[in-house]
Amino acid sequence: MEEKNIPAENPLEKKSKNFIYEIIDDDIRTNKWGGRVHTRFPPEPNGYLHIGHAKSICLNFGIAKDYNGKFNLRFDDTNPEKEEVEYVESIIEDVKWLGGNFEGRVLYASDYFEQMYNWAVELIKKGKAYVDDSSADEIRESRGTLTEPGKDSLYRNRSIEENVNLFERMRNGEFKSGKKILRAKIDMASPNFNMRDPIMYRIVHAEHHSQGNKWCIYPTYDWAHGLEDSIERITHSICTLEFENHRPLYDWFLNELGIYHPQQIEFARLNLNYTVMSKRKLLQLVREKFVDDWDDPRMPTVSGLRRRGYTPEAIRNFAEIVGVAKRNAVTDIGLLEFAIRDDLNKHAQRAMAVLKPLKVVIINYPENKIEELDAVNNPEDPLMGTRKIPFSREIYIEQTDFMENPPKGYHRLIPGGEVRLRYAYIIKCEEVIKNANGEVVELHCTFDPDTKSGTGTSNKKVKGTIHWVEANSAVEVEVRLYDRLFTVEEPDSNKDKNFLDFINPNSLEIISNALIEPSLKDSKPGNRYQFERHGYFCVDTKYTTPEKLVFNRTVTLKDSWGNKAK
RNA sequence: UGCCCCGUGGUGUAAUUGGCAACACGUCUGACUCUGGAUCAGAAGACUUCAGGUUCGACCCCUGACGGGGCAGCCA
Repeated sequence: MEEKNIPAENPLEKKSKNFIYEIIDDDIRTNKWGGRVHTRFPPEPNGYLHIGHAKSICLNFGIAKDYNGKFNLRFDDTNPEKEEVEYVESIIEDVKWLGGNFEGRVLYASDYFEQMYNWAVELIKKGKAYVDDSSADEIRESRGTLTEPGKDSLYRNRSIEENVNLFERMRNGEFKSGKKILRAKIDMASPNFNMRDPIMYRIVHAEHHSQGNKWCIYPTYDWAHGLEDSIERITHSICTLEFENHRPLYDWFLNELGIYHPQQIEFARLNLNYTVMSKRKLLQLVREKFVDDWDDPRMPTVSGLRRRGYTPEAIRNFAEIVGVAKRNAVTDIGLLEFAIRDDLNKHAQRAMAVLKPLKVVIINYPENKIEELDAVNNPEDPLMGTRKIPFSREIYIEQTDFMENPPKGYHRLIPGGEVRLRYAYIIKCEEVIKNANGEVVELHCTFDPDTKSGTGTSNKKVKGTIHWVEANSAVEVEVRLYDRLFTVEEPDSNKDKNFLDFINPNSLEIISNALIEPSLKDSKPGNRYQFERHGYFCVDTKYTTPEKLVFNRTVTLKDSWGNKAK
């Protein structure tokens, strides 16, 4: 084995840098943050994480890792009406699973509420914020339109004393939800809507998942987010494109307060074809039972991908492959599939499984004989060793591996034809047994004893090799085959139709009587295998019972024949 | 209609900051193969949205057009 001597390099030098890395490089060059790099992932706990969040986690944690910096997990839990501990817990689990190392710093924006409140009072005292009694409708109307400036609120010029007093009473719960708000006093004529006296606090009498009933006023995203970043001494606050227009406001609050000021940087969120990515739509799929739950293997959620059999390594690699940029794009799901195949090809143990069994009797094989044949566990990795598989007179092969009237180019079993049984012998189809309906139900074959695998005694060449299981020892299992959840590339960008109209009715096929080789009978939930010639499968963590294993198909093998045969 | 952002092979990203467009996926050949997988060798595919300008030279800088996206929650 010959290996090129690759000179040791700084991994950062090698990697083609996205624009965010360029910015950070510059900051380090100019010593903007004293050489520090500190990123964060700030989810709102109002749903499960999906592959788009995974990209963000990989980006943020990846930066911290590459620059020897730090990475925080921080819940942006400023809206008690939508948030739940169930989501908090799942998010922590998912971030950990993906390898995001937050070093135990699970932080909550809600823990900063007192500090935020004090800063708000400071702004009021500076004459930069005021309490507004307008109704939601009035606020909306006075905000103006794309072309017209907004109008100043009637309450815009309240005295500082009155504002301080009212705000304190808001906090004390003297007013009903929605009756008063605190707004920043900026510019109702700004071409940027976000600067038209944005709302800082609203009154919400609701129980918060971690604060309970301590608060009845809650900060809005715009007001809170920069403060959270500032408190945590974040250097680079990375978010998605839709917050671009919010950056002037992010900067305004921090400047007015004169506190530590991180830099907000926006990048394009991940979009994948043949799926939907918004939390709202994913929630709808769950609530309306189009899928099992958030972790249904067809879901693009992190928990769904995990149950499907994806590895964190594959997802991280995928994030690397898709890159980071500012233009919104739709990534082909094929890139994700490549990432998991690439990983599992190297690491998954091979096994034989017959999904749709067809019985084969080898008529010239002794009745009660059982042989133990050697099979390689992973041709990509000799260290994974070998195993024994039983062989006898009766076996099952895949129904699709036999055809009476094959198309040209088909090189599996045909009447009178020969094929190799993987790790066993070459067999010849002598007789086709059919039932009353004319369906093939059994094959009678002969085997050639001189063609045993590994003996090197065979000079026979056959076009095809097929997999099989021995009839007596095979274990019956359930196999779940998944297809894309939607039938069109962009289910949520059709003007006339709802994304639910494009649900793929065949996204799940359950096979309850598949057969696997006996070596897998003690498989544990989460175990991953390649079923030879089929694809990668893992033992389901939800439906597997001591009595019956359930396998999820993670992804098929590439199939150049399937494309041609079509 | 106002403001902001973005336009590079089918897809996602690069281009030493102005020097004749690269990588990955996909596709197609061929080799090899006891997985129609993997691997190996190769190919096709982009006048960098368009039009001007600056320059010896523009994917890169300037101007304009066109196209796409975002913004009028007391959501994030």
